[in-house]
Amino acid sequence: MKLSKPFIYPQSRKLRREELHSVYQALRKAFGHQHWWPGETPFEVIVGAILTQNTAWTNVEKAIINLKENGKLNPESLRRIAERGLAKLIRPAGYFNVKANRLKHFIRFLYSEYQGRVERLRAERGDALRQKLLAVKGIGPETADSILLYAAQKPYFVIDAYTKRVFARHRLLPRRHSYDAWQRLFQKALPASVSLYNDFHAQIVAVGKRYCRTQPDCANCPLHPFLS
DNA sequence: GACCAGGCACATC
DNA sequence: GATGTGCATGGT
Repeated sequence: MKLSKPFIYPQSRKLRREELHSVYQALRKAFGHQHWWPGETPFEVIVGAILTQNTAWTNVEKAIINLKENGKLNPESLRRIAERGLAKLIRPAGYFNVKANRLKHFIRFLYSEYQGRVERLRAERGDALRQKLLAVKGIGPETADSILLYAAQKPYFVIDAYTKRVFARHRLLPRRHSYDAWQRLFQKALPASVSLYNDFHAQIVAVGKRYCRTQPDCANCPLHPFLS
């Protein structure tokens, strides 16, 4: 994941992992429940997870609308459509050639392992499904965990650029730590709850977008109380 | 026109 | 294991 320049909050103390649940409560109070993932079906969530790689969601929405309007937002249609034609439809999401190829890889996987049925994928055990997803070209840890959590309702905490940016600034972990190290930390500190992981990640994105940009607005951030 | 946005694979050291 | 690069659109 691409990260902005490091920024350490001046005179901050180190956030303890035991405080993570309180952090969630503070964010939830500030932003309200986020009702993620923004998608109507598990399949739409999966497609969105691939399309949003390093891309603003507003651009992904345009691509999703194109797919819907052309009747392509289902496994069978994506299996049949030519990669070039798919790339044209998802053009607004950026990296359209790469992402068309990744969607095709996922669809082939969905058919070879689950007969094209998302319900069968969702019925898979979490760890087994995660292993299999990571073996699909174009699905890395964040995309796999987004699919596991938001499409398959399995308790895997999603680590993304916002998670590292927000919590590295609070010195929870150095941002250079691996994806797995960050995920272990959250999953050890929090109960394995799908609803908690779901909304906590969405809250992190909310606070990251609003207060934790390259020029952060720490003074007004709901996490400010955790620094003193 | 520069910078940024809910990554990933691949090459190189 | 760490670091660098290509992939691309649309909003600010």
